[in-house]
Amino acid sequence: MAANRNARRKQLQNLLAEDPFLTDQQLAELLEVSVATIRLDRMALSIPELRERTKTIASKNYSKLKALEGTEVIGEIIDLELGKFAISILSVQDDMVFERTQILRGHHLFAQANSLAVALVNANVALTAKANVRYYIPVKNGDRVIAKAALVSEKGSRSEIIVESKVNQEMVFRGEFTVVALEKESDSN
Amino acid sequence: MAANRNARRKQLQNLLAEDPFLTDQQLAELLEVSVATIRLDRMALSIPELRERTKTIASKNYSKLKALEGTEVIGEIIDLELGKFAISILSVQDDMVFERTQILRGHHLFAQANSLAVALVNANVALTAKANVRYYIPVKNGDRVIAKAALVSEKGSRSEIIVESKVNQEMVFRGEFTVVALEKESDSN
DNA sequence: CTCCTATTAAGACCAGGTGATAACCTATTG
DNA sequence: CAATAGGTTATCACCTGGTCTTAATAGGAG
Repeated sequence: MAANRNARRKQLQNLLAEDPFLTDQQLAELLEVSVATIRLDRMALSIPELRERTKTIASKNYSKLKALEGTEVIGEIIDLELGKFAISILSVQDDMVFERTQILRGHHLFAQANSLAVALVNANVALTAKANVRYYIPVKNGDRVIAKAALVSEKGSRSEIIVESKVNQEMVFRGEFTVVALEKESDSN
Repeated sequence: MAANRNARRKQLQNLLAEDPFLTDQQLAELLEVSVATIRLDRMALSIPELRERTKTIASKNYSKLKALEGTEVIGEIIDLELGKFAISILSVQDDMVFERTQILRGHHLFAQANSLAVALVNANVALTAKANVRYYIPVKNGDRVIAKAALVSEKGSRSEIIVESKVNQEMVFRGEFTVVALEKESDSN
């Protein structure tokens, strides 16, 4: 009897993990119990109501997406002198790592370095043309990666930039980027 | 008079662009008009109600975050033979491009290629050690990028993989990746 | 002064809940 | 067998943040 109930509650959790946008009504139908029971179960499991769940997902992801993909630079720029050097910090979050190993996926280090290199170039529009990168030490969940980019040469519209990324003073990543300026810094309307 | 109204509506749009989680009540206070007016304005601008906005953000980002950052592979794998080759498709979305130029940020191509290379390796845990990449043609918003990865050599735990990415049969990106297997495919618990 | 536009207010309704109370099975236990 | 307890369900009042409709009001422009 109580076994029934516990099984149902597990199912409820699974259902909501798959699709957090189910109403009590829908859950009641899926689990073949009354809405009242679903409410009690939610209370017991301290699962908030649909609107709260929706709101949480929305606001959590809103800021995350804005911070992660919506901006021009991955990581937070803490120092920048156009055409000379730039520094950014990236805090490694849960969703950037391999689930099994909690090791940062390589492309995030690349993204941080690449976007920093592009930001460094003194041009309105700059694109990456070439990159050689090397990963030295795996970066783990929770680490703070400090990337330093330096312009090493500039021939016409092509800039060579070296980015070194460190965690606790140890170099974890190094990249050489060739960035091409498409539009020189002239009219920045 | 109508100028007043249009100015207010612009403001309303700006407010919601900054914070889409404002209720009509809050908007009314901020703009110093009645709630009724806010409703009319929303109707005129066809801005949905708070809950709809929240829902949209939540579900859009839910799938997006899951698809973009939460998975092991960036892009959708459409063919894979472990240790031989792999193919994936990436559809370029609004949030992956530079706003000014609508050109895909370089790290997305890298991410697609890198994660495909890692997926290709016949090991439980594999990490990127080195990558040399080249960007040939800018990829634009709406493009579908097809990446083909092929294993070219394998010495001990180090695999060399070449990834070529094309849009409309034209090569836009090419990368050589060295991937290191940390844990051989033996016990896949 | 009158007309017109913009604004506001008022009332009924809706979804998706919360919270409390009471009724109802069913299964065991004295 | 009846009493009791555990789990389930029904019912009712209430809440937020809206919807839609209708009506009243304010403030110029002609």
